[in-house]
Amino acid sequence: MLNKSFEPAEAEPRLYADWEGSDAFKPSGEGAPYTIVIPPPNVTGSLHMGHALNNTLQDVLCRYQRMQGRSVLWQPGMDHAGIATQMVVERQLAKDGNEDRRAMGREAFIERVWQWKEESGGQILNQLRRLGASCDWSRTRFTMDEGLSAAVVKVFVQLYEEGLLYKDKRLVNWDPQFETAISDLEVENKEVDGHFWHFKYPLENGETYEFPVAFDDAGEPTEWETRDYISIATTRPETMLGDGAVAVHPSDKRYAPIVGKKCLLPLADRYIPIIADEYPDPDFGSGAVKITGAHDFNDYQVARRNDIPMYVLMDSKGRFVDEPHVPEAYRGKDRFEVRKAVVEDIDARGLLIQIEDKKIMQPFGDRSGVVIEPMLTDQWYVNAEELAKDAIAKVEEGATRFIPDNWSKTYYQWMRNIEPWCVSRQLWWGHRIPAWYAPDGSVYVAETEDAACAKAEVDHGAGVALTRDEDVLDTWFSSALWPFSTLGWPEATPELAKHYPTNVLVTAFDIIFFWVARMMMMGLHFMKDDNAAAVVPFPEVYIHGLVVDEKGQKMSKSKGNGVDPIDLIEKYGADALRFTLCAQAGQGRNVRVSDQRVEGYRNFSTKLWNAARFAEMNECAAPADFDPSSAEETLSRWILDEAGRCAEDVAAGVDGYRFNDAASAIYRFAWNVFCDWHLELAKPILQGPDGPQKDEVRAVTAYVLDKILALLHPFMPFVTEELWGARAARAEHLVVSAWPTADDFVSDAAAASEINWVIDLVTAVRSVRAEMNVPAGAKIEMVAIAPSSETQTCLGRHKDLVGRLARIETFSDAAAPPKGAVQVIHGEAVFALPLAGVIDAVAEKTRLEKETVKIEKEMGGIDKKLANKKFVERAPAEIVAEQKERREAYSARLIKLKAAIEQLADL
RNA sequence: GGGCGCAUAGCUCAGUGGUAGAGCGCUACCUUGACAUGGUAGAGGUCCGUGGUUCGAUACCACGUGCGCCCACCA
Repeated sequence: MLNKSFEPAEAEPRLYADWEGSDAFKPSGEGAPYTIVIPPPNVTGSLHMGHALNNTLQDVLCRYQRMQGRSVLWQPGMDHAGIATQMVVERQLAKDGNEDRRAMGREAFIERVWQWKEESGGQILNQLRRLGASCDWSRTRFTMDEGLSAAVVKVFVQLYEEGLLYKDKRLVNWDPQFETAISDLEVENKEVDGHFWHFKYPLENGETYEFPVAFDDAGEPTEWETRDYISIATTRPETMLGDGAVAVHPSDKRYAPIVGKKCLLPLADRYIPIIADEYPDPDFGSGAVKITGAHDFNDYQVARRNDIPMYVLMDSKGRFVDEPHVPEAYRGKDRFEVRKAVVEDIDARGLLIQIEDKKIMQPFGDRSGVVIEPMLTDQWYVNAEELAKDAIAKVEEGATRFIPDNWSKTYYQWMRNIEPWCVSRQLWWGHRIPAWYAPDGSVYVAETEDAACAKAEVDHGAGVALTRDEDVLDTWFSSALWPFSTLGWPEATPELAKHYPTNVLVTAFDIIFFWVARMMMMGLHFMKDDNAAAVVPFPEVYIHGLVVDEKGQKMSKSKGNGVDPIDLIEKYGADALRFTLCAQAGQGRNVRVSDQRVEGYRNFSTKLWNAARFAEMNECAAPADFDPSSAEETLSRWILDEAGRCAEDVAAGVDGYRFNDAASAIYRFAWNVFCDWHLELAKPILQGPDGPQKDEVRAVTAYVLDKILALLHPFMPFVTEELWGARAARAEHLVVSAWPTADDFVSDAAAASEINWVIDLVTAVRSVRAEMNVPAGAKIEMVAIAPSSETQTCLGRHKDLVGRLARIETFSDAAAPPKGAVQVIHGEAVFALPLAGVIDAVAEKTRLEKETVKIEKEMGGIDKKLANKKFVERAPAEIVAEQKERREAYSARLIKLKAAIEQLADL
């Protein structure tokens, strides 16, 4: 006996343990493999709504494919998340009053991180279980695992040997808080209120030139002033100390007289050249740009092509260095302190022209939140431009397809303008770069120290002492290998052979660049088929939206509007949360989460539960070998027909990644067709005398309910599994049972139209009753007016149903409607409801006239069309015919309406 | 500066070259033997604007307006 309601808190852990215990999530059987690799959550992470959406969708796909008989592997795992994890552990050390990582030393610190990982890392995997994720947990991988680390080393070495990975000294985005380089993608450019400081750089030897200050309409100068300086402007005054030149555009006549001369770099008291370069925009600012090669990406380019010296101003923490080119007063000070001091000192020398308020785009580290400083350092780079070629081509060819397709444009745009990928990080937690240096600085890249040694000895003789590169790799370097490293590569494992390439990647658009693009590059470069052709890691990439709050605002920690999925699971159950996410996962749309919505879908699962209780108390059970095509009752054939269409819609939705369509198809069928109509229509039979008719309806009801459980299972795995198990003794869990196919249903248009006739009649009568304020409980009489033989037959067969659902006490026939009766026009049939004494003639007349007006308006529109020669000539014949049919139907109804109104006049 | 997306009922969103839909909310009625986490009925829409294509446009195209997002080195 089913309980009064479903208790997710009790049932979910039990059901999940059952699934795992029965190895339901392991790939099995002879079916074609179906593989998804999970976007590995950070080991430091906890489940947020984005994860909930992402993993629910993957789970829907996996459960659906598993039921289709595929050998499904949903490969789980976690990312070591270099910066994030190091930060967490460092904070913890500080909090506990321990010595910091530098004091501890590298080895002890890393050991500490591992310890942290074992104790508190990866709680997100348990949270994914609570969500119902059907990952094969026995295969859980971690990017710092031995196997995955081996893959990283192999890839690094091979890319190096192929010349696709190299060490270079160039400007890099430097995070002064974490004291590491980061890649372009880890920089967030934000608009902030800043200033534009205009300085004078005096010309050498007191030289002067005539600078135009007023122009006529033709743009010719009309007024000049004599200047002994060049005016520059900057948003970062402190960097002036590193200026190597001032540049102007070669076409800029204003500065032509002084190009090639020198000006004084104030404060630094150096003379720097005034050069001509294409870079400055004469129309912006003063048209003259200070060139700080070591601290600005544009200036770096200018400095390089003009051979301008670059002065490194800051250390790894953003403090000014103790070097001769930095005036003593600024040494050791923080960059923002220096900024303030520089402005004051320039002003004190009378060289500050003005300070403008200005919105500026400023780069911030995405993890640290501090202002990023361009720094000139040695780093390792991947030649992404080269690797991107094939990755672009494969998408162009359609070997990998984005869904929705417009994301391919985003992908192309980035890939076609890709910059070298800085992969080294000055951190300790991560894959240490497999490069060793000889005392003279020459570098040896190899998979092991021994191999590096062997190489070095060729150049340096035996016994050369090597030191290993201190740096680790970008976290995304190992993530890029995820689709094949998790399957065992570089070993030739059976899993790799079976499950690579994967079938689809499911992710949000915010990591297309970070992850999708890089997996494409690495996958194509390292994974080849038997003919040595590159294999894409996934033929499809489904990009879903972001989860936003009920107001459409992006959920974020800083806004504090985040909703914890675990809270919702505890409040409403995992099924309700999952269904909410699926029902809103329309392509190209964000998903809004609100309690109200989740509550609504919790109600849906309750509804289903109660339908099952109803089935149970009516002893509905389907024989194991039940053959739907053997069903004879019209009601049976109708619901089997409806169920078949629902099954098609759900499958089409999931196949097409239209999760919202799939969810609404099953929702509508289960609630609005099965519960609202089938169960109601079945009641008279189920509660009537025993016999073959009742047996069949019981069997069909149970059978269709089971199909609903199956169709709903990918979306609401828990409640469906619970009901599946509770309703009958079964050989297997629902999670591994078969997905319903067309053969499981019948297609019967005649049955469909007959039952729909009944449904429409009941609805029409109810509507009239409500409008006429007939008390809901009142039983009334219904008179069929001159019924056709079809009407007689149909009504005759379903009198019980109509009587029960429309509350009709007695049925009769008459040639003409009795006086004072309300008329229900239903297709070609007219029914009268004699409500004498109850009827409000005026209200009834109003009701009928309202519809008359509506129909006349519709007919007017159709007539206009049909009178249009062009329409009749050019519109497709079936459209014209359709319009004529509609007109006839309206016309017939109108006649009946008018007759009914006429009849009221007698009252 | 480039690129992408969105605009349909009070709200959140489906949708289709010919007849406008759902959920929630709202209104009225209903404790009917599965379910009040429910049932029945109902109100509610210039489908952003303008122009074009078409016999016909909410849908296709162009422009405009408004909103959102991503990328980008204007010092």
